[in-house]
Amino acid sequence: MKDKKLVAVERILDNYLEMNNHRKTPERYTILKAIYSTNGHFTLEELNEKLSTDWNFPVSRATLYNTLNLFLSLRLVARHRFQGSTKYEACYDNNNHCHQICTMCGKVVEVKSPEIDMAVENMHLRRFRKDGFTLYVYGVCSACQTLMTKRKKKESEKKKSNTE
Amino acid sequence: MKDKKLVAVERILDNYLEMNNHRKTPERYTILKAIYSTNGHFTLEELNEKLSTDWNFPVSRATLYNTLNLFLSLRLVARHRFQGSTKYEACYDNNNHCHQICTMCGKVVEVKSPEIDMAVENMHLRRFRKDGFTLYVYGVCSACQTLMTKRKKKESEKKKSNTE
DNA sequence: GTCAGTGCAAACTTTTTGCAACTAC
DNA sequence: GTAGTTGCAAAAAGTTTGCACTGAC
Repeated sequence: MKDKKLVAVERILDNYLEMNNHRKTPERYTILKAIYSTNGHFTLEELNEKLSTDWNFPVSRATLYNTLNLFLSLRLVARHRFQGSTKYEACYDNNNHCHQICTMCGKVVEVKSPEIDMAVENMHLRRFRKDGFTLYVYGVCSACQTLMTKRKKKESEKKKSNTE
Repeated sequence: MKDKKLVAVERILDNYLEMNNHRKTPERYTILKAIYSTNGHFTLEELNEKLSTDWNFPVSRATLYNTLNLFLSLRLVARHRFQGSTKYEACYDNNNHCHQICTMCGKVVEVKSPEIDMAVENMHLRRFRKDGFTLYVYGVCSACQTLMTKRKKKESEKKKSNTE
């Protein structure tokens, strides 16, 4: 399964590099492999780490940025600029991303929603060819909700004792 | 119309500052006023500029960052981390944002879509209180589409003459 | 052999932090 | 007066750029 996907994205990369007379460097293919053997989000730093330790293939930061930007334009990876940190993820076969983000603790959860996929699909944009989308739903997760109610309770008790 | 909105957001700020024993500094209110007299997206830099020239009220960058983060958590402004630059916008009364982004030229257009609003409204997220959302639809704008077709045409002609 | 691509370091941009001075309460 | 805020400068984090060297073609 996974191999099939890797083969497919490698073919896309092959094709692009050949078409544009760019070089098939080991860096590009190793980075692509490393990305597609990762599940979920990762930071540039984490990818760098992984390449060094797991793949025994250290590359420079500049190369990582270059290569990620290349993959970004080929839509082989997606980039999300979250609060404080930029994260990437493999996104071949899946250009649609829904995330729920807790505005209290910053926790990010990826969710699937065929309804949203459909709604964006049907969304009418004038003179614009849609390729994919990212949806961020902001709110408060259950953990933070309980935390908030607890804190409020404490505060009101404190206020009560102050006025007594 | 606009005054009404400003009054409303000032009340939210008032309330928050009083509740949490934070100071009602001129900076905070002037920055809020400046933001709510701006239409559409703006960068921190632009806001800084505006405060200095239009409002004759220069503040330090650190204060701007602090204040914007405060407003962010109060949901009085929204932040978008676009390719290369971070943009803010006033968002009281409107926590839902849809943007179409051209992946070729980076052009960003804000769009309204009651259908999407509805779809996200109806989206079921387990144990999560939704407060608002941001949707980014990626694709290619008409200008870039025509540019691409022109370029492809040129390339194929070039290839043709090469093989001749 | 050539030139795109890489590594490295430096530059640059953006954001955060530490601290003294200030001021709203 | 006190503690939250600001301004300034320095630091930290994130990203881009210039240049010499390397290696894919």
